[in-house]
Amino acid sequence: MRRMTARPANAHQARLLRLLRDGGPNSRAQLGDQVDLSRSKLAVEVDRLLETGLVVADGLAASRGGRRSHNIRLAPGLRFLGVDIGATSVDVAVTNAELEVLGHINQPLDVREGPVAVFEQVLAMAAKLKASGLAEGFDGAGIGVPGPVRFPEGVPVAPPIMPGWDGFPVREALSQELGCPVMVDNDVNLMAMGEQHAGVARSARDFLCVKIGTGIGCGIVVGGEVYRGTTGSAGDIGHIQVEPDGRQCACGNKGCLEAYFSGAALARDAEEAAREGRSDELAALLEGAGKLSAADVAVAAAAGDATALDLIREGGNRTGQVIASLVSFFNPGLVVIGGGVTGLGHTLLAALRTQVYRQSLPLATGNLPIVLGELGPTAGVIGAARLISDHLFSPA
Amino acid sequence: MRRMTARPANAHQARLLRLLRDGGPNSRAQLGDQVDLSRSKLAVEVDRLLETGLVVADGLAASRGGRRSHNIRLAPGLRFLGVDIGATSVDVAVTNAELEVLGHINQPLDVREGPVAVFEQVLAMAAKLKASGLAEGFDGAGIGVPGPVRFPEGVPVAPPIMPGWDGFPVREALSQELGCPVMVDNDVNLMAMGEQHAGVARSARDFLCVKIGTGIGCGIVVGGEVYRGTTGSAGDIGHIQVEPDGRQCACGNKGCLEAYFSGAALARDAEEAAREGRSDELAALLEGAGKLSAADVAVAAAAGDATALDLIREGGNRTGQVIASLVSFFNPGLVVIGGGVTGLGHTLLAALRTQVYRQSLPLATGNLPIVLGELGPTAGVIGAARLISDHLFSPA
DNA sequence: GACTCTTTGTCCTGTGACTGGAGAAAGTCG
DNA sequence: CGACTTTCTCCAGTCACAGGACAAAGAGTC
Repeated sequence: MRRMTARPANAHQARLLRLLRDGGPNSRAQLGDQVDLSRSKLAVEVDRLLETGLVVADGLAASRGGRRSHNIRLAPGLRFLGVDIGATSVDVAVTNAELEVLGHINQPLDVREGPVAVFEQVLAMAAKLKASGLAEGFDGAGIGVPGPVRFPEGVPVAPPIMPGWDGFPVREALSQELGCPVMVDNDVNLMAMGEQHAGVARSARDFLCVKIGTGIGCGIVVGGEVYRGTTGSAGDIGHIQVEPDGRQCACGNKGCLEAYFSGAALARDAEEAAREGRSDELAALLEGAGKLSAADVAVAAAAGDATALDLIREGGNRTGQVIASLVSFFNPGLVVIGGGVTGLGHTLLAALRTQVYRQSLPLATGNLPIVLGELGPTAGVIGAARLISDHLFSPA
Repeated sequence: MRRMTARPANAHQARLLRLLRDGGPNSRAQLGDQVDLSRSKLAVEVDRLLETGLVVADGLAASRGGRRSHNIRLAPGLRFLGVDIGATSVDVAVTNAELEVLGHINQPLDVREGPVAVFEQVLAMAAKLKASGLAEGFDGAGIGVPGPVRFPEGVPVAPPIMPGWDGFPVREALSQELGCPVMVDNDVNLMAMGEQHAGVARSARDFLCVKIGTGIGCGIVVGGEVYRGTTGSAGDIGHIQVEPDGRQCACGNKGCLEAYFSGAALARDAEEAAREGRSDELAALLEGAGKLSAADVAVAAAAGDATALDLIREGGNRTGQVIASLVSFFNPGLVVIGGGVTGLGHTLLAALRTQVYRQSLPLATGNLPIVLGELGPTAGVIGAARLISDHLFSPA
């Protein structure tokens, strides 16, 4: 199949494509209700879109008491590739034009091996998805990386946990390899976009999306648009200082939030507690696996282990203090918690909420939901697909 | 003179009005270079604006080698009223349509006396400016208040330092009294708009404006637009906790930034130091006046008083920690420091910079200027005039 | 089955927005 | 005084768009 070549010729067409993406198949009449255009003008633009092949008219809908309508939908063969590169694993998924996940693979990975090795793996995963018959090719790809990105160029800049990636032209290189348009963004921003598109943040305009995985980051959405900051490092809250002259952090500073709470810090603290004999539960888990992860702490906590619960509560308190500051500053309408440690579930959430509701002003917290993301690991890949579709579904 | 009755009929006219406001008088040809319109269309819109009386053509500019151009400018009789209500004083100014301050009055005030008493005073000040011949009437007024505002309605909500104002319909009441359109906003947001219009932030798109006066607040500008948050309390950083279980704050919580550094806290600490005999300089000032203010600390510091310098440094360090967090989170392109305590000058700035540059990631601080505002007390009133002119110079 | 009513989609014409060229007006410069 | 520039105006042609008329295709009613 020939890949998507055309782009919307004007803002009307872009609008229509996004409506079809977000609302599924629609008749011309239904589309007309959602855009501020006359039926005639709308028909013209729909016809032009049909000519380009971006949308198709297939079949007739059931009558609602009158003439049956044509189903207008995005071309069913369109495929987007969503890639979410984490510090220790990578998610690759294929979606259709409506951003529904058709296939999804997760594999372990060490991002420090550098872009060449990582992309080899990612391309192999993409090829696997293609081979399974889910896609004959990709019309676009969105890539998430765990660090700041100069967004317009799609190039990571000074990423602390992936030093070999600094300045690597991710967008250009992958665009060449995949033979389709590519957009690159911070993984946290993609999670925010994913939850906004298909998750808990569907109706939110100004919200924060805190991702606690190997590190901690925060996606910022202002007026429905991701805010990336002047140099692309906005939301980098992992290195906010929570303890003057505190624990040494990998970034070189002392007392960073990430040094106290994150997947990595939690695993380290749990191992220490196990070795020091403060928790039989954790010691048993350590015995079995040789090392511990945040998931092990979740298991121990679920079994009622007091030490594990304490670790979670303490980390949640620290993180909650930072979030409380951000809530005072940013006054969001919603805070979404996501990332690997969401397995810690209600214990974590309770600690976060306590801190935020206690420390921020009532006006800012009065009607502020703090909730877990509902998409889990698919948030990132859906966000990635959304990123590239937003790009492709806008006037050239 | 009849007041401004017309409003721009479309986006083109609004654009032209703002160009004339920000760039001063212009010929049709110069305007044509700045908007994406043909000369013919431009001429039509300019003619329509001339008909409404919003702009006038007065005189011919010097020739630049050809036919002399007509000077198109905003109607010279247009007058905006800018009001900046602080906790302990109020600024009222008149500007022309280009937002140049024609007259400016400052008076002490206690905002806790409530809206009725305050507006009586403000209206008297406005009348005084009118009586001095600067204005025959006002075409619009912008009002800044020291607390959160539900922006669309122009109503303060749950303002901690001015409880009597909660829910008072400021916009409606003043619009009635003044007989012109009124817009209301937080005083910190107005300062940010002022510095953006005519001060250090002229070319900044994403920046923070930290105002340290009786309290501490922060104006947030995203993409050139003020961000107000979900309930209008964005930027309320005075009650971020900087010390767990720390000093009691007026808001009811403990350890808030404002409890450690602000005009009020600084005055209190200085008085304490004077009474405890830790500073002869401050003791002498206290002797003379019976009480101390932030300005007294500035005087003592300028005279080399070690205790005063320490107070400033310590407060600057605390505030710098918070700003460092915000810089990591928001990644601004500029941080402006303003408000009453800017008299503390370089000592304060040095403390702030040290903290921010040490604690935030290099990517976020690499090219980040942290500077004092250059407009001083006029920032607020210029911002207020800008607020209402933005409103009036937009399509109805 | 004839009739009316509803819904959907197409066609056509009139209007207003806009562009770009021609040219007039008003100046400078050699 | 002519050549050239810059500014501004006028005009005709093009394009976007709205809205009405109408055709197509169905449901419901008697």
